[in-house]
Amino acid sequence: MRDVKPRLRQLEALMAVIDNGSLTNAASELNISQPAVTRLLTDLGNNLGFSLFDRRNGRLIPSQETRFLQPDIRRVLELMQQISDVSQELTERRAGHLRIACLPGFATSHLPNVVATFLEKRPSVSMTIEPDRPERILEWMIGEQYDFGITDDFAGHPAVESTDVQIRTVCVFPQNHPLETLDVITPADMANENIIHTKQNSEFFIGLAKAFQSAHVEFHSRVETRQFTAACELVCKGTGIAVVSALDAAKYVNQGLQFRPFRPIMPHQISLVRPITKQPSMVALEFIADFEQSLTPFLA
Amino acid sequence: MRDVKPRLRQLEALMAVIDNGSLTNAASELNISQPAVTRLLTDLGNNLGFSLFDRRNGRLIPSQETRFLQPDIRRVLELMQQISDVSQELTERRAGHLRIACLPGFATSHLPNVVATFLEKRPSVSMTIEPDRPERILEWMIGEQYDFGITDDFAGHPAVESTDVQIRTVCVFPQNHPLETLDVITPADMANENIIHTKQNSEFFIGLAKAFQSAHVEFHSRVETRQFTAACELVCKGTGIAVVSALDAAKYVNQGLQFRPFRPIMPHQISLVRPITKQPSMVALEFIADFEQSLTPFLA
DNA sequence: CCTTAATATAACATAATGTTATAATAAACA
DNA sequence: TGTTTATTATAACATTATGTTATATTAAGG
Repeated sequence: MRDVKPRLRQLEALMAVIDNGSLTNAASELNISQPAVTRLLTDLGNNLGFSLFDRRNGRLIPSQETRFLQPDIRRVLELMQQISDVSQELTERRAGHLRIACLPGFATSHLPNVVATFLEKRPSVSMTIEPDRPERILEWMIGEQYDFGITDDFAGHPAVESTDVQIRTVCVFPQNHPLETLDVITPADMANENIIHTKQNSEFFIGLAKAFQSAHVEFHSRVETRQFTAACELVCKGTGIAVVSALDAAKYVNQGLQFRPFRPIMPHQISLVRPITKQPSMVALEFIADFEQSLTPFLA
Repeated sequence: MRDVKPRLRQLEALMAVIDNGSLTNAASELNISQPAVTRLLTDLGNNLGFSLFDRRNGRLIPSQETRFLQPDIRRVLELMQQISDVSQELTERRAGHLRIACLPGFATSHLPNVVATFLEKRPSVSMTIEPDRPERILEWMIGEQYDFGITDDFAGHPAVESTDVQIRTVCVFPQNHPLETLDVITPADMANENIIHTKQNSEFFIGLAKAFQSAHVEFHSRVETRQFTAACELVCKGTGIAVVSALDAAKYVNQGLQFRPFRPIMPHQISLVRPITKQPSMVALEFIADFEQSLTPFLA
């Protein structure tokens, strides 16, 4: 076939002669015989249509045309090496891009620590993190727009693969609160408190309300909010007390918030989701495994 | 040989599949058979160590690893095409870089017009123009640091190839000067004028002085300067009159300077020089030819 | 169930790259 | 000035990469 474009091996040979000063040295550098280098360069010169070298004292000196092309040729060879290097990194899950959708609370609580740790040892990995409502997260999974999702109240979907995780919850209250004296908090202990809680149609709230009802304790609703992190903020400000997931509570301990185990055990179920029809990248699989592992200390 | 780097043809095949949506279409695009594309990609996948494609409905969808590499691969293919294109331009003398050394006067008189015209039709050609003294220009030629030199008072050198050009000279004087009434100016006409002239050890000055001596006319030296352009500036300012090369005079006509032919004919010899030991680029040869041609209207 | 589309495999052909042997050219050295 | 060394070029052959035709396999569409 007649193709006017030079071949990579030819450019490698050319650069080797430029860098090493002679055909003989270039051959040594490339681990091929000297006539092979001569052949490659003869073919290349004929292909390009100009003399690659001048002849000086029986040796080859790069022509000015060759020097003019040199930066581009070097760039090509560097890019090829980079493709090779990045491929190796991809195989070793040290390169790639992940797109993660999560509940807003996760973007500012547990997830950043896991991401930072993961990226620390993987300079060639990058991520997009998009917080949004569970409805939107589901849309993105179905539309294959994200590699991984962290959501709750997920009832399942044929196009979405999910892993449910039961996160331990705790009762949170402001520092120097009388509840500090208790080792475990029950609905009875919360009888005279203002309660900050999640949306009343959420699975978690329904369970919590039942726990109070079973204990014959009045539930004093003060603030309804979607995110555990918002609840924690309000608790810090003395608006009331709340039952939230342990990994949200952990973030606020140094901000004037205290917590104790809550009884009955009320796990908050989150779902780790992935589009069934989208083949995950190797690095995505590794991150998802790491993320699941990171939840271990918070399991119910 | 075991080489982990991918081959160019393989990357071309990969990009063709990404761009065209199927192996079958890629084969058509590359003008090869479909099994050839399959072979290239199978080899590439084995080489890189990860799956290039996912399989969806019996068709191939680029994997996320492939998508991650895509910008680099595209860049390599673009660069290869660019090398091919630039090579073509080099062959057609439409690309390259020239380094020109010239007498200071040339950098602001005749040369810029020639350069501008030359570059107008050659967007991929670039130049370095360095004005300096004849001694330095000679050094640069001997040291092969410049492709081309425009100098004078060049007595020859074994390492320097030169072409001598006799440039017509003219007598220049300010506008509204009595000499305006003459068609030709002789030393006799300049008897009562202040003369601005070149260095007294220059060939040109020696010749001019002899012309005055032969005519038995006193030479009123007022200013000695190296450059014809500086002489022209002084003439414009009424400091005196001068005999200078026609191509310098031409530049000052619109600045209040007038000129007339001088007799006896006193050509100013310039030398177009080039390092003998440095092979000129194709574009350099073309420029030198153009430059010589551009002097035709100014030949003695 | 048949047809069409797309991909994979096998066997063979061609082109590109590589080897060994040796010739040609030029510089260095005695 | 002749010999030795260094460097490049050429020839003949070998290996690898790429390409072909023929055909099998898989999946979707009608």
